[in-house]
Amino acid sequence: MRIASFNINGIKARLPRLLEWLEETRPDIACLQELKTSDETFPAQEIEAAGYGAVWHGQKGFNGVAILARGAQPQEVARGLDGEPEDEHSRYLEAEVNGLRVATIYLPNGNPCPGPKFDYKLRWMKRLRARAAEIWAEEVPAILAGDYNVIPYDRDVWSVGAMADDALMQPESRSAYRALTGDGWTDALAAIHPAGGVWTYWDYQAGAWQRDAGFRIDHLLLSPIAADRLVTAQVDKAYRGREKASDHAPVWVELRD
DNA sequence: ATGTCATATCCGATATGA
Repeated sequence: MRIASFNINGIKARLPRLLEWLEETRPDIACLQELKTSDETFPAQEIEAAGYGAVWHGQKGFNGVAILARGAQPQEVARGLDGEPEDEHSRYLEAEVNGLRVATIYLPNGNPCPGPKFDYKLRWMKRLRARAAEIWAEEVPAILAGDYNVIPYDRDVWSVGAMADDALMQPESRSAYRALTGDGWTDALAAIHPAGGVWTYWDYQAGAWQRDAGFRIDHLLLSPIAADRLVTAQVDKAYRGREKASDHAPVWVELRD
């Protein structure tokens, strides 16, 4: 089975791109981020017509995440992360699909740093790690998929110097990400492409796509049972070059049944 | 390169978040 993650940067503006990607690549499960729309305006009918059941956690204007399943209805398990009741950002949704636990994650960007947004990012990462530990304790096959807004290693960015002051690359961000992989979660893209040089995001500005000035921030983290079934992990890079593309490309893993 | 894009607000601009 194939499980994909795609930061679509606005489901309203991106719906034709999303539907053609679903039709052309037929992922079994698709985790979406940055819906930028409310629960009421989520295009559930169009997605159902494409053959996908869905759960979603929307928000007006920004954030928003969803889990799509081909020919199945995901069963919601959790909405949002514990630990900060006043946090109303729609950034985390967890569901069960055919025996697989799936989380869709839109981790805070954290810029500018230092500052309150960066502090929020680090607190959010701590809360995510706590939730990941709870899932771990259930010993179920699980995948934590999404836009982590973290460049894990220097080999995951086209220019270390250009991004040195960015929240995505700060030692605190990296250390919080490595705490997750240190807990035993497998970064699937990194496992399949250990040499690096694989990007999932290219900025709209300054001709970043044309210069291949990108980096890797969309990650698929696998629990041990899921990691044992890992066949391959790839980026649907060509979708970044289409008309009216998102600034992220879809990423996916293939797991043995 | 202060470079692009999507969304919201009150209808053509500016603000926000990325």
